[in-house]
Amino acid sequence: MASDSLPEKKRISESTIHRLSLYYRALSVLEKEGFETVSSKGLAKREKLTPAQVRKDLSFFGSFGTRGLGYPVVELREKISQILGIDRSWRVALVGVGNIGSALVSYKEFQKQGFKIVKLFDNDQRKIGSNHKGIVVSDIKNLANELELDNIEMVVVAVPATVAQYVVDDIVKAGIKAILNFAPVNLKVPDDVFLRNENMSMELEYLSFALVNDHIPKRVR
Amino acid sequence: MASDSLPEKKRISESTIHRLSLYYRALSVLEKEGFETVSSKGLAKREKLTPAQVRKDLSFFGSFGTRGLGYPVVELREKISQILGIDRSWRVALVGVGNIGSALVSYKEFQKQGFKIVKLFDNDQRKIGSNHKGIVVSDIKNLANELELDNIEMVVVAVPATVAQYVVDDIVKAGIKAILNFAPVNLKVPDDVFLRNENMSMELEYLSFALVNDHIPKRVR
DNA sequence: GAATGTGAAGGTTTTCACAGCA
DNA sequence: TGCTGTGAAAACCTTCACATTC
Repeated sequence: MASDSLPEKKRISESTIHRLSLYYRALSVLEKEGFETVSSKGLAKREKLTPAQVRKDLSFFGSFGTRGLGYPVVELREKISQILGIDRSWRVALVGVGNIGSALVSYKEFQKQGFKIVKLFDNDQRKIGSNHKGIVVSDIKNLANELELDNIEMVVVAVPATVAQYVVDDIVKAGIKAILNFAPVNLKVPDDVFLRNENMSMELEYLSFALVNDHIPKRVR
Repeated sequence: MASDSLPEKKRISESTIHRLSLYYRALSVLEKEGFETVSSKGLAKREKLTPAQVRKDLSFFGSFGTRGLGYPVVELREKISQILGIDRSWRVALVGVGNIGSALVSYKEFQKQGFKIVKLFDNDQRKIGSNHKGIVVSDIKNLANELELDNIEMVVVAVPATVAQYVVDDIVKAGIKAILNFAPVNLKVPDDVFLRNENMSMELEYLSFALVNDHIPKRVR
């Protein structure tokens, strides 16, 4: 069995995955509005994309539509939720119950999509033991241990930039493979850990750039 | 003067702008650490990019380096801040003092970069008149009027998805040309208004996808 | 007739590789 | 020698256009 003859795993671009999120959201609305089918044109319009883009994105994962008719709304939403892995719930821990952290605990959108924050950590003695939305804040000292004991699958990091790397090192030690980082710093993780960054200043900076340069982007996304 | 002979405005890609934000951040750190110069290689390493990428990005805006030596840290940081338009401060209003909204009011990173939140709006009578970090919450009824009177230049929208379009319509009426939207909905604005979306679930969904599919992205950004 | 699924074409972005300069 | 700046090549992503199917 020559290893170079194995079917290569399909590489999907980041943009395609992000657009799947948009399709999922649009389909949820369409479902509520009572539509049974939607065309690539209809979907595209809702998210300011092109019909060809929608069809191409979906085609990477299968054939979900009917020629002449379009896509079945409920079925396609379910299919995308499977692809994205949000047809289940995820056990999420949040480290850093400050400004951003406490906002995220109550963020409805996470819960709706199955991301259940079930564990909170902080290093502030005044916060440890306190109750946020029914979850008692644990001491960050026991981070690695408790993440493992509680079968946490993803961790959201919302601590100051100065300590984020230490926190992430602990998280990695606990065997966690998916981390969402809100600290404005580039963190190092091993190759087998998925790390994504949420940089809220970035989009304001983009706006600032656009205003100053009266910018029209090369490609509209 | 034939209009098609005018020098065409350089089109810069979204990714390049986002990377400028990263360079800016890295340079601020380097400056604090006392470095006087940095090579494209050094910068690249800090943000997990390639040296060629760094050089190409910067080359769109000029020649800031010295062959054999690298880039002067302070100068380059200043230059990038000019390009991004963050070498000044921006008057920002925030609509929706809920979960996310109140976190953003205290978000240090915005202030550091010159984005000054100077006005707050909400529709909740219990919140109107209350004080958040020294700013009194105004009634959303007077949104368009007050945005103009207060010379607001950018608006951050952190209201529920169901009302976001109405709010944005008002903001557009006030002549605002830059909007950052946190509501998980696709908003319609005229062509001359810059709208950016911050979708915090998207990155968790990306992580979920990555875990389920053991995903290696086509291109690492 | 209407709309999908998809190779191929067309653009855009990244990477390469090297001339040129300190 | 070391590192930038940049055309050219390579990789990647989007759009086109049409055969195919309902």
